[in-house]
Amino acid sequence: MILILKRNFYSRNTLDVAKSLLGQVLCRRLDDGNVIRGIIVETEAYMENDPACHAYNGPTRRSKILFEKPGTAYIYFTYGMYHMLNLVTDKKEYGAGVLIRAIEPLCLIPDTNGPGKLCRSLEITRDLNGIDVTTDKNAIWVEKGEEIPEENIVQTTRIGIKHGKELPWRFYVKNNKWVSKK
DNA sequence: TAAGTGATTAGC
DNA sequence: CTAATCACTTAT
Repeated sequence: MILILKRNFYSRNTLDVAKSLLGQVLCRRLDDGNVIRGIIVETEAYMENDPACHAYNGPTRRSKILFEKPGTAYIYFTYGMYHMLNLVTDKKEYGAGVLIRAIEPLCLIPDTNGPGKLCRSLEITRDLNGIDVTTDKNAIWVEKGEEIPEENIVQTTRIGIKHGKELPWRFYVKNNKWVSKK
């Protein structure tokens, strides 16, 4: 019995969502119809009162998606080369989301141990920005996976940001080889 | 440790 | 309009 995570999963505090996304299964239906899956093993939380968050200074043309209803995909392009996949959390009109940083592939897909590589492998681009991830009718959704035991979850500081370095809002699965390298 | 790459944003 | 920045990756 496959269960798709519904909106109530995302309609919670962003830190809770970031933590409980570990172990869940990210699914992507490619244009050719094939579905690829991977277990989420690394996440980071970003919220409105956080200087590292795109929503920090209120909605802009790019960040307005973060203020959408929870369970929406926020995908942006950065460094001229890479896309980043986030899932919008909390509540509508509050700008927050979770960055999916790494997955453990459940099929033959390479290079998913980093947010940019993950989007490249899963062919995730800005075309998918703003889609609803609570239904498998769309190109991205998340299925219920196996729960990660509390003792296998590591909480630490986020990677690659200038502000908010001290905030321990990154979560990953201990000893998982697909977690990104610092 | 530095370069590559181009959209986005704040500030004129 | 322009310049600075950037939730990254790869190769030195």
